[in-house]
Amino acid sequence: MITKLDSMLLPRKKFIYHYKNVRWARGRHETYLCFVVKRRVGPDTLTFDFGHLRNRSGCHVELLFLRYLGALCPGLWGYGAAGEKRLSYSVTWFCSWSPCVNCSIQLCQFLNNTPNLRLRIFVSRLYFCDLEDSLEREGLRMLTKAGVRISVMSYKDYFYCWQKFVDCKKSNFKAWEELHQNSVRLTRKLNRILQAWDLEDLRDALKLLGF
DNA sequence: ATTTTCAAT
Ligand SMILES: [Zn+2]
Repeated sequence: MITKLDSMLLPRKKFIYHYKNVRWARGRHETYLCFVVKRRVGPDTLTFDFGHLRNRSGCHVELLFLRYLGALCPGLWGYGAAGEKRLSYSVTWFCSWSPCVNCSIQLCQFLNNTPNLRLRIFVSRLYFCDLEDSLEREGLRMLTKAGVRISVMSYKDYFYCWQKFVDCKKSNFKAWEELHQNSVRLTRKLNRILQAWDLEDLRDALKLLGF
């Protein structure tokens, strides 16, 4: 089990402030990304590194992560001149916001060129996804088509992040009011964006049809 | 609250 120095971990208050899945997350002006990098060797995965990043000077945190990725994943681009023998990695990230359309496009391009990298995304809140025809919604669909699984964080994900990325001083994660309701609401919204049938939607549809 | 959203000073 890899562990980090306390200084490398997120302070508790900071984690709660930025990851709280409230409907109106005003005035934060920052986005955090907690990541786990695993090496894939056949059917097995080995945790290779983990940590967190924050957006810097006009650069969204997702693109900052892509810049770091070469250093995080030795051999991702292969060893020899022809770039053969690429090593396989899986990355899971937990971001306080879902990606904007620009980041989604760049991520899709990156993943297209890097089939030996698998990406799994959890988000706390949906970024600019209110309008039916928002580009951000389209970006999330593009990512899904590129093979990225995107989910809204639920209690178990906050619980995991708390013990993995936060300087929690052995304290247990304590859910805020509305964590569950907000997570369910956002999950339904994401499901609708990704055009998946949601159980509640199905119930509504059946009721409408008189069943 | 008809609230905001990876700042701009
Ligand atoms: Zn972005």
